[in-house]
Amino acid sequence: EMGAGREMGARRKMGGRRGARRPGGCFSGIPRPPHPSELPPYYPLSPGAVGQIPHPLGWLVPQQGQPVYSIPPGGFRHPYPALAMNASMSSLMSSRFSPHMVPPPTHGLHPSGIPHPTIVSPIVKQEPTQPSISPGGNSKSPVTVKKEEEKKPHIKKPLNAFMLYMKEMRAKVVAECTLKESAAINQILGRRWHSLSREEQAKYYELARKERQLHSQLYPTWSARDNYGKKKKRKREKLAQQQSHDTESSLASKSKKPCVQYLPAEKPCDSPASSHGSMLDSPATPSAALASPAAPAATHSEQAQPLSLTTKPEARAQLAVHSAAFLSGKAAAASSSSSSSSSSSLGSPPSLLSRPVPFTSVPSTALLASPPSFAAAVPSPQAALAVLQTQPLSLVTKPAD
DNA sequence: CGCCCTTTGAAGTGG
DNA sequence: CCACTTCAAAGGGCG
Repeated sequence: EMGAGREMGARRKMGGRRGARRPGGCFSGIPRPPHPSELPPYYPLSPGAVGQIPHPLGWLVPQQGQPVYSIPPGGFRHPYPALAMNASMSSLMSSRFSPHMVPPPTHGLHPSGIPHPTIVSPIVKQEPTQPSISPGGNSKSPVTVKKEEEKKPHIKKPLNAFMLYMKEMRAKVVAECTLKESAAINQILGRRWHSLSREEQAKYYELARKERQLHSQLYPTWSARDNYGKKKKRKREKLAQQQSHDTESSLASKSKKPCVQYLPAEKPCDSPASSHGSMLDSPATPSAALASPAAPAATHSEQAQPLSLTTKPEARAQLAVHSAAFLSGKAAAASSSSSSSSSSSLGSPPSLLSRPVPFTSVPSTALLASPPSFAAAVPSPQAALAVLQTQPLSLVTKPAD
């Protein structure tokens, strides 16, 4: 029914302030942060800035006129090649990278001609200072608009935390099991994601935030809306169903996302999204979430979800096994070496810094509302064990050969 | 050949 | 504000 974003009133002008909403309460009012000066404190975006994360933003390190494309096993692509040449970016990084590392401005196209992951088009992205920012508003003639649209490269959405995580971990997961179907792999990744510690997730949230920042600097005028209707997704029917289902639950809890109150053992893995409301928004502080081992929601995600998806039986089996195996590892780590993350967190309450801050600069108020409930962070060994008990390891995973 | 599936998160629109 | 939708990646499956 009408599909909210589909037509979108043929690119309406955001009806005034529509869509100006920023979840994180960062740049309210403007679609994209126009001036770097308004951005929250810069992040070096250095490869090491995020700890162990190897590459996600490896492109930031240009070398001899060429960005370094740190390509992970799975093939990690360079997000913003052109970026390295951007003046604003260089200012962004200058404090961190020696001059010689910053290649001379090449005006867009990367010398190597490496395709831009976020730009799917032969045409290289235009400078942020593109015509669209024409003074006096955008009173472009239809023709102009059309023309622009024609040549306008497809700038992709910046990856969110989970997407970044997937990119990094996919290859590993694929290697660990015989599964290949992305749908199945993604399920595993989804559960793994939930099993990550707060700190672990935080890395990706921060990374994602940087990506967004970067993206907004590179493409100040870009809007996610630009990509609407380019993918022809029409699972609306299905979504409608799921949503109606959700609605039922939410009706009970009044607009709160259905909390994870499913049976420990079985739960038709049908409402992945529900994992959100796990903590309601009570935790308020990450430390609180941490401090309360109770955080039941924390464990649900990795539990023995039957995976009653459309996934094939074999796939499901593997998924289950894989999860169990993974959890067993987690459990083992937790019990034996008392996982550094959780122990350290518990021992010394993580400062807000370690918090997964999913959004950009976050005022104190936003902290309380922080969506990505990290309740689901600290996995409980018990849960893992439970899984193990429920699903004995019949390891389908590949031999480590 | 091209959409579907599947995941989470961000961001868009409409009410 | 809330609800809902789309799109990011990815790659086998499938019509």
